[in-house]
Amino acid sequence: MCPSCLARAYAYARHQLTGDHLNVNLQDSAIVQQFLQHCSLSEEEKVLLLELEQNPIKASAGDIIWQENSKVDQFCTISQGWAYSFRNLGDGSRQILKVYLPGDIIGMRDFAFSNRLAGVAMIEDGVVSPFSHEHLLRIFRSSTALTAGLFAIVCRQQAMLTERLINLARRTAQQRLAHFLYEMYLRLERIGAVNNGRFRLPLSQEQLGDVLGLSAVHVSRTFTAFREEGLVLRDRHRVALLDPEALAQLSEFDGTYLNDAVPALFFDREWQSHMLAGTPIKNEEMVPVKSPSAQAD
Amino acid sequence: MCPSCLARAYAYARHQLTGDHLNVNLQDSAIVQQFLQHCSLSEEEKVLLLELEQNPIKASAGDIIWQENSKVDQFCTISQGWAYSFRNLGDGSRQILKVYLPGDIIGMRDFAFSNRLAGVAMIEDGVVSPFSHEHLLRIFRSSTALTAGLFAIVCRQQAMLTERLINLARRTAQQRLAHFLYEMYLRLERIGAVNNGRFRLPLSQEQLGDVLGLSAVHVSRTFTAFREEGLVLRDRHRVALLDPEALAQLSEFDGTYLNDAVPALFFDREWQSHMLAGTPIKNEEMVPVKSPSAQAD
DNA sequence: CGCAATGTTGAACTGGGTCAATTCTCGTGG
DNA sequence: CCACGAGAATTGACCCAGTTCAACATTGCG
Repeated sequence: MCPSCLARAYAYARHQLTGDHLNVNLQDSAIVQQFLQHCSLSEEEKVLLLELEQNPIKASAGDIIWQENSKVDQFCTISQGWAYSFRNLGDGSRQILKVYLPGDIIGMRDFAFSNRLAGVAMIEDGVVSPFSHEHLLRIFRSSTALTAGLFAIVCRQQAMLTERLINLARRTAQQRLAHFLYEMYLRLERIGAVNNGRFRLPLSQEQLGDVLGLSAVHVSRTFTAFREEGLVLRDRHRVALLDPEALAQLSEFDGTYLNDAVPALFFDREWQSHMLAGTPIKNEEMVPVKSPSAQAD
Repeated sequence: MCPSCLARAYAYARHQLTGDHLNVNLQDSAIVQQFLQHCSLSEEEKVLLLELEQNPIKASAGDIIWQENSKVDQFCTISQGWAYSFRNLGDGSRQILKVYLPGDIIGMRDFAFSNRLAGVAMIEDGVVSPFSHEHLLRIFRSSTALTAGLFAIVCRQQAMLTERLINLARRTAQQRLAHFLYEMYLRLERIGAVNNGRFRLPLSQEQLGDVLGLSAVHVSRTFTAFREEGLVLRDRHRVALLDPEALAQLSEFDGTYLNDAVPALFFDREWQSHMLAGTPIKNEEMVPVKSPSAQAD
């Protein structure tokens, strides 16, 4: 059983035992896992993170975790199930901004605001753990490593958003769907939820349309096209990517934004204490590149 | 002369005097201004911020500040001129991700990566000040207020990106252009660069197309339509919004993401020291809202 | 002055949307 | 166990916003 499967099994078990707190193996929370992808953590830091998940609660498919424009009082992590954030538009349509999987932190974008910019809803039954603004600030004060880790996570989210933006702005329906499927494939693979290119995708075609900026009708047509081209099979909520690399290529997928590691330097503790000692900081000089012909090509 | 004009005048003057360092009035840097929108700063914190701008260098229109995929070694602030970040796509087209104005910090998204996700280029002549990764980490360690401020700025960027995403995914050409113009109008107003609805917009129509996900041809047509409807006049690089509110309404502009203040609580120093004293943190319970009919409407 | 970049206008094309009819799926209750 | 009904997916016909291509006008700069 791989570590990520273990983590998920553990998360489930922990949910069962109500009232368990921090006397647990600190390795196994989905959040801790997420941070460990970025940096190493002291026990103390793990405790700080685990405290984020002290109040797990169940939520059912379709539940609204919070509404657009509601007051920002807390954030949450998701330890089971899928969720998404969305905005309702004037013409009655809806844009899904991001799909959340277990281990993700939800709502950090709202940190800087007093009202929510987007609602969040459960796609299927699951477990979320709310935590407060104050908790986040406490992390800022307690640990530079965690702060940098949080910062990195937000940056990464921004990168994903950027990628999605380019998709919606510039690419065809086939490319958009291919990109989305491939991204899900990679994200799910990391948490051990892919088997030979096959995985569960609990989104309706209408929801997919809302993710991709397409009509549900055209999502259907695009799946049909993929089936006829032998790229993707789909049955209800299960999909099989027959040729993941072809999808990646079709959609010009650049995995950097998911995989590229944070430069180790920034989490090297020795280096940090060196810095703390007050060694002066020297910026290297930056020389702008003159573009060949006055204007960028 | 308004404070923001003063700040710009100052920035220019400072650029002239090479070699001046921190023995200056700490109020006047564009960055400090930006932070002051979010929180109050101690003198010490202002110094930390001003150090970001120790190495101003000139850059000319069309200069590439850094290329896509180049190594991430530093970030920079922009104190004069406009810039944009962009991605080149496989089909030869290009997406402009964000337009930067004086006072903005450029490239923070790349914090979590070893290679750049996007290039940055100058739209017109200006001044940028590179600073290093290490400097950012030093800020994390030195000041919770600045850290939270940086975090807030990144969150805000994410909010702008989200807004842009919705625009590109869901709205018509007129809405996209109206939204962009109105956003620029607000951002420029804050730095004192708008006069009675009129401002300079140094982007070519091709660049506008790259921002808006439209062809340059259609940008031209859309401007024509706005002129005929008496909404916007444009002459070369100057535009006049004849009825800004009509544009805001047309594009369903929600200014929250630009204006909404960070809840004061998070920058209240007394409260912070209270927290430092170790008062226990209690999460309020969160109750998911059951949607009316099993599924979200 | 002349050339290159930028902007404008028209004509024809097309990807994806909309609407509507039909089928499929599955949960429910008789 | 089956019949029913509601939501989800499919398919076809038609439409339109925005693209592409091409010709032309304007601007500005060396």
